[in-house]
Amino acid sequence: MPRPREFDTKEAIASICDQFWSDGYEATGIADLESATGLARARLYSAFGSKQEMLYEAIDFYLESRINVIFGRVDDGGITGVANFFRTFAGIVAKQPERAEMGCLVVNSMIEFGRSEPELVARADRYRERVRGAFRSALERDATQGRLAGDVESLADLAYVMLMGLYVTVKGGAPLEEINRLCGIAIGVVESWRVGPE
Amino acid sequence: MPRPREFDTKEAIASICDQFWSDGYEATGIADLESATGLARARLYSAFGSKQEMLYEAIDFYLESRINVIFGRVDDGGITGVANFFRTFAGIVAKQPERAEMGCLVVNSMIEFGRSEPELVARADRYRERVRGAFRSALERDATQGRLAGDVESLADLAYVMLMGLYVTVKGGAPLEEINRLCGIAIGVVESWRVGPE
DNA sequence: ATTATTCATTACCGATCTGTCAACAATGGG
DNA sequence: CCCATTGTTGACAGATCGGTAATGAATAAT
Repeated sequence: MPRPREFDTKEAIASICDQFWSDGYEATGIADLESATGLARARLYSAFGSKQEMLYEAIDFYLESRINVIFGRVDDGGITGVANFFRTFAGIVAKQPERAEMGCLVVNSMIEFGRSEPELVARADRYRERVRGAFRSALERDATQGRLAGDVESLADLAYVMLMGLYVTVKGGAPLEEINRLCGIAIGVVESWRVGPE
Repeated sequence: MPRPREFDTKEAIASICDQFWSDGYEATGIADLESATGLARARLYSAFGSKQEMLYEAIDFYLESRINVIFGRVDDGGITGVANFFRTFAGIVAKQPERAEMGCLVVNSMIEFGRSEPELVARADRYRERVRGAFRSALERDATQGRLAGDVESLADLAYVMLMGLYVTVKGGAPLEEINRLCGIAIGVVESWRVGPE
């Protein structure tokens, strides 16, 4: 058996993920990844092979960790769960602006690369399915009780589209009051899906 | 009087705009701008000063030319005008996919730089105001006739958010059928704002 | 203890990046 | 015609980019 690696790969990927998330792929140099992880470049390359591969791993990490944290509470929360998700979103924008302005790693990467990289397109597909799936399963509950005005899939899609619009706007540095207004509108839309007495 | 410049600055900016629009800022090298404009690098630098300045001018050009083309028909079209805008959007995605996948230059730049560059944040502000303004003035017509279910500003904001969500999704390389579905949902939302007989 | 294997470290590579400089060309005014 | 001013040109500079080769250290099986 050979010499064991002295650092935790997952930990490194988490740091790399943060770096790409906050600065983007092109704007991030290997030197940035070195200081983010505390590892020399050759160590990163021996572990991951290339900068692109590091991004792929970072997105995979993001998909399996962050996304679950973000959407975990939505899953069986019904209409209220979806609305609360947007309320939480507004709260993060207000209280952790630096964090909010990082936007979403997948969205950022989608914009940076477009459909030029199949590896990223596939992950973007998974991301959308994940987000829409969370909204769908939340709405399913109310739908089976006849409390949902509309079909689950369409409303989940609409929630997804609104969320993407918010991500872009926040990342673009829109003033807080404008973002709050937009979040309020999204919440109003979601609440309007309710049928019957609360 | 000195020697006159042998190329049209506006024309050069238009080409530069296209280049940044399709490939993004970081991914575009000066060499790309040379072949896009047909001008040697020193000519570009003597005319515009720096790569950043070229982006600023490109966005200004985009704001004053492209945007008007895109949103020109919306301005006084009422609810129908807004709905038709989304129909046109879906049509472009279907018939000119390469074009559609370029997304929006301002949105792309917003994501690439975040709020790190005040010059860009200001232009992003103008962009949002332009888009929301177009939707507002379209809806105003129906509102004054009591044909609008909701207040103009909120519905214009919602249209804006949905559009941003669509831009991101298209740019991310989502399959055509998915985009068509999302566009259909947006159109349905807009149409639902109608009050009274058609 | 020796050895095979992998990890860690340092220095470095060629390519590419943005930006510039010096020499030359072209213009209009004196 | 000469001059001042600006545009054009091609080569080049300095920095940074992603990526790698070589050497030495650490491990576990033999």
